[in-house]
Amino acid sequence: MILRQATALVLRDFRLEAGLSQEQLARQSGIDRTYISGVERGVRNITLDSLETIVLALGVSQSEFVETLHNHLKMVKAVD
Amino acid sequence: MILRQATALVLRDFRLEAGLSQEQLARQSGIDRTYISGVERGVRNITLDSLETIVLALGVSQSEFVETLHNHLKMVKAVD
DNA sequence: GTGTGACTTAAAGTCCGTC
DNA sequence: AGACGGACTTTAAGTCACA
Repeated sequence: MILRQATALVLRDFRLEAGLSQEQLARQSGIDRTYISGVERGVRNITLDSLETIVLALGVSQSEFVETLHNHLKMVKAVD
Repeated sequence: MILRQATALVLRDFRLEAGLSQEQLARQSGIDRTYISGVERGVRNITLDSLETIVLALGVSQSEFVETLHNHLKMVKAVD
């Protein structure tokens, strides 16, 4: 599932860019650290609402997040 | 949940553009018609995997879908 | 500071139908 | 053709101990 994998990568990138640990993001989002870990590794099939919660906790606008996701998906497309 | 609502609108737009009924899309995607109905109305909190399945069944690339989603989210942002 | 397996309980997703 | 409901099955949400 490429959408899931792309989302995982983008979420991790934004988190690191924000200088946050999974633990800090967990506190700010109210979502368990181990769940965030699973999402970033692409092993959890997250819902849109949970995704939105995490994105907002990262201090990123939904628009910005989706734009970055789009850039990643374009690259994947260019590879195959 | 704005991500959910934006997704709902974009999905419906793409389906109508493709000239498909919810029932036809349900058959092509293997996802229940009542569920697709709920997603398009924004009352269902879909997972990324299911979303990907529906998008692909619409004959739309993930990249294109996410790009359109981004455009909708930008507009929402401009309004508030 | 993160990955992972195992677990419970909420909710995703299906299938039947009616309006 | 699509909204909506009820009962059902499967899986995501959410948490823990431990590596």
